[in-house]
Amino acid sequence: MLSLKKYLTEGLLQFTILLSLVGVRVDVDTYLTSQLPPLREIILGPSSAYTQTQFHNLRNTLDGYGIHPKSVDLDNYFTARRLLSQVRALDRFQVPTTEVNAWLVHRDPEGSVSGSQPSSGLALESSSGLQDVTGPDSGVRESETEQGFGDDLEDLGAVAPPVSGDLTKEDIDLGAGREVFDYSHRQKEQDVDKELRDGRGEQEDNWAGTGTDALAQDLLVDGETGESFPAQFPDVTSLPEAAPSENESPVLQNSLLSPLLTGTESPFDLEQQWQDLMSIMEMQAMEVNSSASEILYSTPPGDALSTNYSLAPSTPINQNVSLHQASLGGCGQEFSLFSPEVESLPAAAASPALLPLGPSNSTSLNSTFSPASLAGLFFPPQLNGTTNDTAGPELPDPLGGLLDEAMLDEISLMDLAIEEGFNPVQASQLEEEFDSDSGLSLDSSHSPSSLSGSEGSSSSSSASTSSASSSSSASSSASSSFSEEGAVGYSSDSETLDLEEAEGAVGYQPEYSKFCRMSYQDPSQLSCLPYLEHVGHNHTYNMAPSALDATELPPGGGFKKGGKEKQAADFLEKQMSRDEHRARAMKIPFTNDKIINLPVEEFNELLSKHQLSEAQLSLIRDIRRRGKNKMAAQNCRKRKLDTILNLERDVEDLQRDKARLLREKVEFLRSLRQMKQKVQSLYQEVFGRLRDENGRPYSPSQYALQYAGDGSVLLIPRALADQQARRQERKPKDRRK
DNA sequence: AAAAGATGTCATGGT
DNA sequence: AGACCATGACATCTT
Repeated sequence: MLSLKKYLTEGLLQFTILLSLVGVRVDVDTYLTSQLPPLREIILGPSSAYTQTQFHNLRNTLDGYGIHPKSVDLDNYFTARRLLSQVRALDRFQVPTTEVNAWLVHRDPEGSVSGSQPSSGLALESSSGLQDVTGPDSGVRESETEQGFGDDLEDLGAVAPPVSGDLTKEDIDLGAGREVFDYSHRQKEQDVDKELRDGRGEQEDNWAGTGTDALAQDLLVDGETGESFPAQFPDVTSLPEAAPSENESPVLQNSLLSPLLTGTESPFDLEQQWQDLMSIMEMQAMEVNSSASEILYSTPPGDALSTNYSLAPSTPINQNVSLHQASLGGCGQEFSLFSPEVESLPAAAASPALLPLGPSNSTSLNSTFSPASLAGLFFPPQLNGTTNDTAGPELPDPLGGLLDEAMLDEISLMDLAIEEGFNPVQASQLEEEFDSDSGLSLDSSHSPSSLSGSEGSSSSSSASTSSASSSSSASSSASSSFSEEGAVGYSSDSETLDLEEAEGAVGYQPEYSKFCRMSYQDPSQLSCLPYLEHVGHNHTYNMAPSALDATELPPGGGFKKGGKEKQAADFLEKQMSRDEHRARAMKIPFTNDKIINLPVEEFNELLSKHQLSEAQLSLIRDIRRRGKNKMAAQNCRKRKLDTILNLERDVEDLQRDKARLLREKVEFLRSLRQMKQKVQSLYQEVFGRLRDENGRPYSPSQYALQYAGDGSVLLIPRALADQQARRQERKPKDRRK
């Protein structure tokens, strides 16, 4: 078991690496404080690939790639959390449609503003399209799981490679050892190694002395069938974008001191880059995804707001007309016209977290609209009657919170472009398209986020690195090879993990050769299959069949070895490890496999059964030590590789999440802005229709509308309104501190 | 022939 | 204490 210390240190290290790689500044905290595992697990360790105990459970998996028990629904969950919080932030800005209408209804013809009773209200029923939002964010994972997996898991090991014909001409007989070597000393052993290295052929000639006969027979036997050829595993390689400011009536804009104008202006500057960014994202989505959202939310040509403004002023402004009617005529139209846009908000809510809002949006919009927030909307901080340009401090603003400038700095367009693998050329093309058509597809499940989350990422990865393009196939290959082999340390079930891995496989491409190499030599599995022992799958520590026969079987009759047999023998010779050569040279009477893999008791028992010289015992112990260490080293390397790959995958996941969250954020900001504009237009319209006792309009520089706590809308002096607005502004800031 | 990657080995430290 | 494992560093082999 690993100590807590190890968990912490290693986990922290991994975590640090992840953070530094991803550069995620904001979201990680959320993740960590959530009850979901990924990063926390990296920190705490239990499921980390680094955990040794777990490592042992991965034999049959993609060699542990499935270790990270990443919840399939993690994305959804995070999305839900994010969206939820963002929506809560949005609440403050939702349009108090009902209340505004109420005011309209009860406006006193004499000009005194007294309306206080809620009206039937338009609310947002007209935007029933909100409820049309469908398509929960389910496509992401599915598309990921599509990546083909799990083929040919059984292939490996069954294929005997073509025997290479590079056999030496020499008649090499590897004797069981003449008394050339004194193994009592390790130094001597090393000498042997050198000799072996320098030229097995030549040295082996020397050995041929005593062991020739036995060996010759062995060679015959094995050579006949050819089965004994070490089987090599086949090499697998073999702002204002939608802002209708220009569409707005300048008169209205200038004459009315709408707080919205002032409040929206500066954040939108910042938003500009978000918009650009957003355009890019959505363009990508549009291209790849002929999503239903396009159909659902296809906007009528022309800007909704402009339409609105063209209609609203045209409505006869009659002092005596019922403002309710007016609102029905004007605002009602507005909303029906708006609906495509209004949908944008709930459309974004299509992601799971927001779904609940969908069906009840008309009520929720009203209910969540707090008087305070409205006050914040309606009462600009500045007193001067000039226009937006002089905009003072922003509204207490969700934009302030959402659109953290540092965040913007951090996330450059380039960054995202790279992450998304987005094609600048396509982007520019699509950008025009996007600009001309304001159709919004804010349904995040259809949106680029989900796309980029699956297909997008793979394509991007394939383009940028070599890691992802064939990640699935690579993984499957890797998994097959590993499930076949499995070093001693890796023992467990894990087809399930395989599947999970397949899902999560974003983009790493284990190198086949690496894995195959690592796998084909592993003796531990084969040692469990006695019948395979002599098939000689080149498990290093098994004695070659010839050697086995030489040592364990009494020399049989006098077979004559032919050339082929000799060649086979030579081939086998070359497949033998150094320790096998040593063992044979020392006439060790059992296989290296046994030496290495036998449990201690059995091993000692085995030793006691034989009369062994000190040199032999020493060699055997060394063989056991080296053999075990060799496997340990293999495991260690695998583990290391797994860790790296897992980290790589985690980084990619985080990058994807980050990009997706950014897109969602942009979408929210956009819809937020639209809502603000609508509120503003309503404000202006309402205010513009107000008349005092003399039938003159109120001066926007002197009066403002205030949304009272009881649902009524009051006309109050602007100074007072500003005062209250300032108070509202301070509160949240103080709270932060 | 050199370089890079893969694998083996040793030393060391931990369980 | 001994067996075993993990791993860094180096050696050796392979490509």
